[in-house]
Amino acid sequence: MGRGRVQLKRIENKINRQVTFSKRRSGLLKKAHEISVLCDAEVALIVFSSKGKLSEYSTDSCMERILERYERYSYAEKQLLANETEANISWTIEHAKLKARMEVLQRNQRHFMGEDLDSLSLKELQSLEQQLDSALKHIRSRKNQMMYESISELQKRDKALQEKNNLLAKKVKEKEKQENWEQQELDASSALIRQPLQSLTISSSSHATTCNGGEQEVSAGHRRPNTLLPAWMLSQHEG
Amino acid sequence: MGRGRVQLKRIENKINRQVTFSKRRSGLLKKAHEISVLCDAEVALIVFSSKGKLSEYSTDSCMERILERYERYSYAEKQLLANETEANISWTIEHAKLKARMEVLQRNQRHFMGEDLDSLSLKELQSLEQQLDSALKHIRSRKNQMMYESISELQKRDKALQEKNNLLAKKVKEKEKQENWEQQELDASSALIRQPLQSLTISSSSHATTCNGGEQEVSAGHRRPNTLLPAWMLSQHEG
DNA sequence: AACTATTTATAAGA
DNA sequence: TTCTTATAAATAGTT
Repeated sequence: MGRGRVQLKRIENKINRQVTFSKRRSGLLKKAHEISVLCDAEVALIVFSSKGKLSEYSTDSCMERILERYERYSYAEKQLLANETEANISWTIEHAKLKARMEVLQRNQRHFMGEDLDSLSLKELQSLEQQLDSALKHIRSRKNQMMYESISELQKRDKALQEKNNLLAKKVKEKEKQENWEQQELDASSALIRQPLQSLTISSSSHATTCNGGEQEVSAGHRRPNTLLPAWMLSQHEG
Repeated sequence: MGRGRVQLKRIENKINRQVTFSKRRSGLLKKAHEISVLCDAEVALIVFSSKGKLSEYSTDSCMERILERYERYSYAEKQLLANETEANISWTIEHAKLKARMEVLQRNQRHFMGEDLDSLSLKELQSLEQQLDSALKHIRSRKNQMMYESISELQKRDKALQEKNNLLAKKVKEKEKQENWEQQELDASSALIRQPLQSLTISSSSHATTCNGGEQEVSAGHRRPNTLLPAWMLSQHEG
């Protein structure tokens, strides 16, 4: 590949050799990377120039891991010491990355909270303003939605409770009537003994829910204080 | 190099990948050998196929020697990292902490951008809204401040320029007068030859800045286009 | 460090 | 796998 054919022997001209080395090295590294990516292969390439300069390529920048694998594969020796070293390298790197990313996030966060603004250009301020403005719109819309939802839920609950109350009130009235009849009969049959019927003369509305005979508990008592609160009143991190 | 261009990404078709691997592997080995011979370099190449099959090339078939050389070469680096091995345990912890904190920050950031709001309670939404509202106020106030500052700076500049212009206009007028006198004298002495004085009859205002003889350049020409722009017009990351 | 005429490598097809 | 072939890439020699 080039203007002339090349013989497979050491290039004697020093300059020429150096130039060719440089060109071919980059080609070789490129091809190593390509086969690694294209074919899902694990490649380790180490090149020492005639001057002793090192160039290297390794899939995922994990030279040590690949060399270990090689050693294991071909000789099954070494490996113990290097194992830790390799873990360290990737760790150090990841740690540094995390930290850097962290700092960016923290800086952003400060900006989002309206702090540290002096370090921003007007352009950046403008963009920040727009972002926050849009975020606020989202937040307010979401808030509204939640409030509407809980209002309608409350209204539903309210309606259901009222209906139940009416029903219970009716029942109580009927019972009162019935008992009154029974009482009258009793009075009629033995007019001498009289007992006050206090437990049934209480106004039905204030305690109606304690007469709950249905399958669903509707009590607003102290054991389950949150039953009547809409979900959004409770922070998710409090449960 | 083939019938179609190829993208640098894993070849999904398994057969295809296998074939390409085989071809490229031989190409890579060949090139490794070539650079080794042509340029007198020491090369070690290790390739594991996705199936785990090993291929290797090394100058003079001395893989171990080259790997040792490599290890020696990067020994200094390794020692540094080995030092940290002891601190490994505390690192693990710190790393975990970092990651956790990171996640919190990221979550917050999303909230600050009005995303992921469904996971928030109404309480939290409310607090978020207040925070953003207050941040926006700060940001807008800072923006205003910057704009006012640059406006007043511009006004100052404007004033200075006008003064300079006036001065220059005066000078030009004086010169005109002087030259007219000289001309008249000339006319008087030799009334036959007359030349139009076009170069001095140009209106002084429109070209005032080109007659700059002071120590500071005031030209808004193309060589220094930002001289007249206030600082905030240039993003801090563009310099 | 670019350019470009050639050689090489190789993707797709058989 | 291997061969063929059209085409993309690499690069030797040159500026």
